[in-house]
Amino acid sequence: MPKNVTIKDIAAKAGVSIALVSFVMNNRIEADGKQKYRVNAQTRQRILEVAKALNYQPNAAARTLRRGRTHVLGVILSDISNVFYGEIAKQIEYIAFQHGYTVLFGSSDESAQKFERIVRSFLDRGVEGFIVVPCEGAYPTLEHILKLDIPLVIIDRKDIALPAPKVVLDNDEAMHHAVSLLTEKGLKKIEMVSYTMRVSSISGREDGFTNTMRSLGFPEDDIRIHRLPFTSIGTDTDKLMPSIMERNVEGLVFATNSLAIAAIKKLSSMGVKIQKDIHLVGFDNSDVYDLFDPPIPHIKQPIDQICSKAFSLLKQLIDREISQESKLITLTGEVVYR
Amino acid sequence: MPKNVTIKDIAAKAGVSIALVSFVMNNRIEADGKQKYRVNAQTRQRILEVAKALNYQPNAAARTLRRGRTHVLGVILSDISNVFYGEIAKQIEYIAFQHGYTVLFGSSDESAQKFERIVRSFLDRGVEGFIVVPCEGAYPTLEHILKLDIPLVIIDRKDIALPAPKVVLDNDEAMHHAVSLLTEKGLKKIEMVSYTMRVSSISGREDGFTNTMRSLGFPEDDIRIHRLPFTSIGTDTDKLMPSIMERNVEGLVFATNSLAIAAIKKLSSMGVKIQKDIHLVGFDNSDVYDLFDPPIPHIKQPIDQICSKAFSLLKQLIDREISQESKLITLTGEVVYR
DNA sequence: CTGTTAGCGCTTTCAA
DNA sequence: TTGAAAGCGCTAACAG
Repeated sequence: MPKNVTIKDIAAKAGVSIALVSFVMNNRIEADGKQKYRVNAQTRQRILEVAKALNYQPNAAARTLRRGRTHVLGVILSDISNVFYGEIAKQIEYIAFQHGYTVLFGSSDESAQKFERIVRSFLDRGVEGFIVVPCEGAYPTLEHILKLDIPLVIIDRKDIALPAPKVVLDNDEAMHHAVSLLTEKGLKKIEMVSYTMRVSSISGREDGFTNTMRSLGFPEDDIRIHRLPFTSIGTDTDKLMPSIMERNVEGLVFATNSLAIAAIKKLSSMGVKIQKDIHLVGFDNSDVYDLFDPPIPHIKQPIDQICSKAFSLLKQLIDREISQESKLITLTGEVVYR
Repeated sequence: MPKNVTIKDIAAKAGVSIALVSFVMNNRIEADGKQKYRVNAQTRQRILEVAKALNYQPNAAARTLRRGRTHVLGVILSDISNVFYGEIAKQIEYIAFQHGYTVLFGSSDESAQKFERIVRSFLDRGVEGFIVVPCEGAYPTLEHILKLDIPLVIIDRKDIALPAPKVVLDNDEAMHHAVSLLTEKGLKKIEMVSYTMRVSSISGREDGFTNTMRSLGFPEDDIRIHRLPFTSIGTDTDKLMPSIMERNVEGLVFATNSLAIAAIKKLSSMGVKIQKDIHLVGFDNSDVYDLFDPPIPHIKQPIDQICSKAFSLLKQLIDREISQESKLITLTGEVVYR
């Protein structure tokens, strides 16, 4: 059991003080191009060699304790197993790594209780900042984070009235595109499938739908939105789709990919010819969109931008370059029809 | 900027020594039901109250430094954005959390270089053990982990000849089921789509296919496996599927869900009637399987068992209850036809 | 039952 | 250019 080598071991073997070893290991270059610590080139060389020979691995805990910085970030998403959030996770991890941060991930699965549990455990781990997709009921927990003076950036949703930057999609415009895709085909009977969940991404898309329909002159009674509970969309779409077909709905837009997938499964099993008997527009990507002719178009969110913007805001917050205040960054989606 | 409260603050406010605070905060119950430290009930009560009032949060770094244990695990999968590995990640996280461990995740994307990069960064973070899906070329990195005397459990693949427990699927039996599903329908011309990648999960499934076909009396020349590179399955299936249909192949089994999805997309776009013109059997789950009539059956791996077994092995390794040695745990898959 | 104290490995100030 | 030493917050051995 070869106990871990420390700077002490290196110092002993190189015949120098531990301070010097530390200086060499932290030989950071300042902004002005000068090194922070000046060490004799040969001494440095020797220390570096010994460190490599001993396979030195700095102790993160000790450094953290001393510096008071963990370089750990917490990211809480709605559901990691959804490709959209999976992509977000991957991107954030990638960017964070390049900046020397480790990321802890959590899935709230839209449960406020789970959300709180995750925050608590991340706090235990000393995360320096959070990037979160707040679920319903997350307000008190987020307030707590802010009270602890821990940097917080919100993504995907903007309904939390707290002094935190929010990076969101222009859902209004996105739904305008989605609906237009159908009206341009000359479709008259267009409806929307959404969640009962009251979070801004969802209600924003609903508003976008309503606004667009109105501006296109659809009478108020023809603007219909079907809202299903997050936890039971399978059984609910199974009930909803037959009635949709009976009423001869011609076009359907969805608030999320999960809703679209559930609906597509049911419609297929009913023998409906998708993109013929009824035209669909999805939200976010999914493999199933490509199985139809023509493929089901969808609204693609600018994941790269969301992640890079969210990270840079969080980093600035951590570095105290900006202060924790409400600020809305709205990004634009894009229609994808293959 | 209210600096973090420490046991010192609590001790001061409660009028006791820091040691006592520490005892109370660590009031662990021993196996024999007795508490490790006996503290006056009232004192304990008071300390607990002060701690709560001050909103005390133990400093993980200090504890780690002192105890020499991080309670952090590293999990490296092939590709987190694949639902199968996404499920694995979720499960392991869940189990680990219940045992007081934090999990760091990484995606190798089947690149040995990336795999090594992740291991290095996890090592920096002081992970106490690894659960990994080794990609091609991961051998030296895993050897390194073992040389560092860090517990390692391998899942999904068993080709690494290293003293580590391996939790894998009985691929032979799984493919036997898959092929039987097609032969029982009376199909005669059955082929397999696989990866060029030489990892045991893949080659095990190929062997299972070959063995089954042989035992069913298929002549050697009719046992065909098409191998595509991991990084270009989209374009490759686009080329492969037309030739498959031209040769009137009746049944196709896949080594993974990604391969199945790619093939299904292409076949659909070709206007092929899936489950009619050609019958498919997938591996692992996907939303797209359900869009056909009948739904495409698939081999479902026992994700719960894989994760709980892998975790408990790792925990025993960490606790030195077992020693690091080669051991193969083979679990059984299940056929799903909805 | 409670307090004192010596570090865990590292960074950083201060002095040499 | 180098070294000595304090101390980050916590645990645990030891003494009382």
